[in-house]
Amino acid sequence: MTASSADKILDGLNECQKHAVTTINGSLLVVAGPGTGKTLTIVRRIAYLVQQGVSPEHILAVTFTNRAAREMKERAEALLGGIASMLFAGTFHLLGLRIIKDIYGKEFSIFSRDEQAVLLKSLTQASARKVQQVAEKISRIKNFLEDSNKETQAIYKAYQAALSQRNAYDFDDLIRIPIEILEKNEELRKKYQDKFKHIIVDEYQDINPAQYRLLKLLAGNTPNICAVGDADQAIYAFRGADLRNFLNFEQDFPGTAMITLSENYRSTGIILDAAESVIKNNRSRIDKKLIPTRGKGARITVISVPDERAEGSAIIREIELRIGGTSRYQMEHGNVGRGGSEWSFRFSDFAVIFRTNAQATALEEGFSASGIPYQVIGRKNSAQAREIEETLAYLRSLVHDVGISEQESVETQDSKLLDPADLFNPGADAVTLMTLHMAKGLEFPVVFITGCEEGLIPCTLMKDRTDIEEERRLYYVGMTRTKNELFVLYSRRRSLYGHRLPSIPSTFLSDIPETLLQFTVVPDKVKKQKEREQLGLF
DNA sequence: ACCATATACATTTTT
DNA sequence: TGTATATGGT
Repeated sequence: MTASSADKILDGLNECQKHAVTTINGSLLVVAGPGTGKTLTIVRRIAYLVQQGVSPEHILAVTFTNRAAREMKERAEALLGGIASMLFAGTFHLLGLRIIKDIYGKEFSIFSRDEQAVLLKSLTQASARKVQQVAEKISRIKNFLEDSNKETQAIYKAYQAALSQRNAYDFDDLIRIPIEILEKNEELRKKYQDKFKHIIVDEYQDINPAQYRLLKLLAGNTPNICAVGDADQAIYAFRGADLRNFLNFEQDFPGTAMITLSENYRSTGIILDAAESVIKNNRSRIDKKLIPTRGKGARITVISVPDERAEGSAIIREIELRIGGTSRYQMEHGNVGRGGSEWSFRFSDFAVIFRTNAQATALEEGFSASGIPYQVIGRKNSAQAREIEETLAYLRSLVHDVGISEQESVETQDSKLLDPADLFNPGADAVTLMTLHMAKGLEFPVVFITGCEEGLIPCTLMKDRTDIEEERRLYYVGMTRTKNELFVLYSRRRSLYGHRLPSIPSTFLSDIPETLLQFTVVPDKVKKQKEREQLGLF
């Protein structure tokens, strides 16, 4: 390759990004805060490896979500063309699937969460609730999060036998089986270590013990491994993700180089300052500061509303102010919309984020009454779930009627690894409603974080299990989704399980300096009462 | 087998 | 407050 193509690969990158792209030997930890061009850096790194003569089939790029994997793959293809298909870019589970198929050379089906539950139900005759608990237990055992006890051992065995009888694996097996094989078989272990000469792991802070073990097996003793992530965005501890793997990476892989991507290309300075003022209270983190590149921006608006319905109305009012041609808002604020130069907002520029799914209902009521298009993502038993089933059924039918290629058929089976969040359609012109968890990895010009009250953020609904640092990270993730305008809302009263609770603003709000905030109060409705009084006079 | 009533319970969920 | 499971009566 010529020098000019190397230039092209590094084109438009900042110094740290360039460094992260070109440090290809040994172990490397890239600390990539929100909006720092993480995916860009990963994709350019892949291109750089290829340009340096590494064959794409020796490159392993793993992520956690299909969404992230898809983006990585698409962008790698755009950069490298057809040869990009030779590298592995996909989720941990797809990687495991490929390894199992590669070694066993057999077809098998993957049981979804629902199929798993049905199977367990048939084995135990237990209630749906109990079945869920058992499924969770088995999952935790398979992910090395806990050991099996006498009680679970029996059902575990029966379940595994039933799976095997149906020529099936569950999601966790896709990681567990390769670990088992590679731990036992040195020859195969060597084979994969030789194959994956360069490993890139995205979102390393979210890695769980099983994934870590698999990775260690593939990496071998002298790995070229690049872990990319951000300790401040670790929000899956409850699923077994172990942040310590990230924090200890340098000791874990001796000789590690560490690069921090600091320049933030997403958010305004005020938003970054505010987010920093919240997250700096955490102890389990690598200290870092995000450098804004987009100017100071507007203050964060704190809106106090009387109840959760008013939360929706306040949001809808703000959206309506910004949608619909030459608005009063435009005259007052100038062109601060998307891109900055041209005034325009689409519904898809707005995100409404909450801690618990239960909060969606009240918000949805407001939205459906307003006529504003919206999509709620990530929720189970929704139209989206049905859509998945329909899509899967359609894909399966393709396999049997139509003669499609082996590659496609693999993709089809792999589509079992889809989940509702993957159906999030960024192209749809609709306001997106979702939990803080679902918001990770996304960005929006205007963000509303609702329910910023003690009890909800940080969420203490299950008192004994509150991880305040993780809650803080969640809030941090929420805030840093914002490009331009952030609204945080809290309700002075909230109905929770039928009880009306008086609410006080989240401590996370008081961590933000007041100079970064502006306050709006939506008063209690006194109108109706006045009307009643007037009627009473007559 | 069935319906009615009582009771327990409630976060987040990458695949 | 709503949902899902457990209980109880016919």
